[in-house]
Amino acid sequence: MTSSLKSPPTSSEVARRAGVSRTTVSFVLNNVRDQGISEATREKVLAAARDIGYEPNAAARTLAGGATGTVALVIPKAAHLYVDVFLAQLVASINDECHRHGLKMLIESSDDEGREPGAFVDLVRSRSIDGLIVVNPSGPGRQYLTSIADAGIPLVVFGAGLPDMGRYHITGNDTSVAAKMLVNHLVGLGHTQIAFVNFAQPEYLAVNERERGWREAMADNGLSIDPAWCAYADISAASGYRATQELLARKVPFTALFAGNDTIAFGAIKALKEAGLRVPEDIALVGYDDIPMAEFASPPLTTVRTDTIGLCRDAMAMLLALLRREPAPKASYPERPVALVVRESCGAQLVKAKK
Amino acid sequence: MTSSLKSPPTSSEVARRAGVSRTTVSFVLNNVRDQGISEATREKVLAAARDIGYEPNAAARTLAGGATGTVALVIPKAAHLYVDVFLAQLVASINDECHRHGLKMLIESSDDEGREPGAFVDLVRSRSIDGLIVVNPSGPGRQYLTSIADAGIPLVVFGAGLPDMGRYHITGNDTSVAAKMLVNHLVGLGHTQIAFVNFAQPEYLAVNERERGWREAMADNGLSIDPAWCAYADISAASGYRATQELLARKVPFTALFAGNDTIAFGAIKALKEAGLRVPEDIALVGYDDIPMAEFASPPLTTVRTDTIGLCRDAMAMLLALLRREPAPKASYPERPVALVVRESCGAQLVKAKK
DNA sequence: TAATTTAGGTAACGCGGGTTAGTATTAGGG
DNA sequence: CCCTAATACTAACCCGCGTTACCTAAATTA
Repeated sequence: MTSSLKSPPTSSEVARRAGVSRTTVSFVLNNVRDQGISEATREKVLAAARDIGYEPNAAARTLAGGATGTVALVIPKAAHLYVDVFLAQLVASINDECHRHGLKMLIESSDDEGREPGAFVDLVRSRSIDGLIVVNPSGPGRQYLTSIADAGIPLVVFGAGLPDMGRYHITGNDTSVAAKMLVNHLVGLGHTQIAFVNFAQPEYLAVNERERGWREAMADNGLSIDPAWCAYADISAASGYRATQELLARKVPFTALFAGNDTIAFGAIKALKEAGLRVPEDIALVGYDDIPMAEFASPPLTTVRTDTIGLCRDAMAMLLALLRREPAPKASYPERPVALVVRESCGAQLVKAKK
Repeated sequence: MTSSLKSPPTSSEVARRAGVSRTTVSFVLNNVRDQGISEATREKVLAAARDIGYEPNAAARTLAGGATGTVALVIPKAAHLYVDVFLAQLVASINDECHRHGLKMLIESSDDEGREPGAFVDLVRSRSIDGLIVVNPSGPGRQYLTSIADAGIPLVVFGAGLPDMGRYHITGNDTSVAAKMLVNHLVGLGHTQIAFVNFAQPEYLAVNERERGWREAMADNGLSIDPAWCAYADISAASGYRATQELLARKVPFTALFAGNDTIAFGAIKALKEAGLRVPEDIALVGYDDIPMAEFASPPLTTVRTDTIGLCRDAMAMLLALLRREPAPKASYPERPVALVVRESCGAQLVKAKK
């Protein structure tokens, strides 16, 4: 190809080389049928375009009434990317999905400090994107979703159980289900005093789901909960460390700990060990997410694995349907299978050995 | 604001409401001076724009000769995001930097399977972006950089020591320096047999830098290297686990292990423990990157911390200069300070205790 | 007073490509 | 042989905005 990146060729140049009009070029390249383009002309145009390495100008194409071919992925904070492995998996998967479908992907954040929370709305207002996926919108950024959804802009909300869920197209698992699995597993191993470290402050809605699972599972098993068994961290290991120390400082005994996510579990392990407690002999521990490192904790973490890629595919399928203006299941909540991954931190091996 | 997201207002509407021409609106909103716009008119226009919530159409603005206000961040593979914490930190930092400077950021990958490697070049050819930052281009995607740089497209390469470095604007630290720090630290603790698990196959150039640091530091200390001390992993913990097992299987004794990055170190710990070796008593271990979890390994990792945010700021500053067509230091290699973080995995405490 | 500046503003073009409403040219039907 | 109907293509408009060239009226200067 003779294409110069400096000043890319235009469709007029293709037309000139092919000896046809620009209109014809457009028809050929966009595969518009019923315009009676002869096979010979078609070939000529394609050859000319190939020869000079023609690539349509994105802005022009967008302006002419087309779409941008771009979607935005809105995450709470960019910094969460390296502390929340689940989020990183999600971003990577959505990115792959976008590319698979020929879409460009912008990254935006809904609640980064020093940035007005509704910054991502400007992407819609400036028509920079065709649609968006918003991940766990919990902070002030949430309020902007309504207007976007009402305007009919393709919008898929990932994960969080919002109070006004009915308004949005939602993808994600009900994490309370998986939380129950974990608690039931611990109860099955004989535990009755199960503490919980949540992965964010209670005002975050996604958080409540997991906590609800814990509470309900305890109740289902006829176990009561001591309020002192619940502590709040953020998603980081450091916060999990602090929260666990806090839990221990309360001197209310417990024999098992449900960490809100695997990263927190790493912090919990450190806090427990420092307190002279062995995992799992003295305290059984379970995490959530099955991040790649979970297997490499000491001891390896018992946790729960979500089909992240599947969920992302669901989200993308929904978004694509909306982009095509096809009917998409409103407020659908396709449940993806969740697998309990039993490793050593819960002490299942110990219990088995005893028997 | 009365703005409808459905069909956003245009500058014509602002003009009509303000009772002026569209030209005047453009002048006011773009702050064009020397066009003799009276303060009164100015206010009228601004008020009208505010009232109807006007936001310029991005495509139109781009087409009219402006820029896209978008840059691409090109990483090797999207999936690396959740396995390479350093990369995640980088993506988050660059994203923040972009937003701070009012730029949108696209994520692309240069070497994802099932995607032709030069896909990111199309972003340039379709004029979808104003410039790009390419992270550690090592695979086949690398060959496309030349044409982009030659065309004068703002391009900053992050990190990798490329063979044709002189052609690009580069940001990053020479990781061989930090690698030497780590090796020297181990030697200082009395080790002479230091093995190394690299974080990618040797054909990846960025890798060689770290390995070179190891080799040179050993030589500097008058120590020879047994070829059996070097194994290759990829960036994941699982691969570090396998590579360490491989190392052990060779039965060539070593007393210390330099893991190419912290994630690998987690895998190494597991492999060593399973082999009945204690860390650091039997094998001293060091990592690289100081990821947030490094502190929560068992034992906590001795590692090296790079000023990632600083590096990202450098990269962004370079890119901004290029975007503004200002002179930027070609092939500059601003060194950011690197800090040795001593924790328990290297056994420094043990050595001290003995004394 | 005529000639020039300056303030204040606008008409009109172009960016590149999608698309509608045509125009020639040939083929088929009566 | 004339008239319709495809066939194969194109002129021209539009998307929304930046920008250049031009215009008018008032203020200043010669």
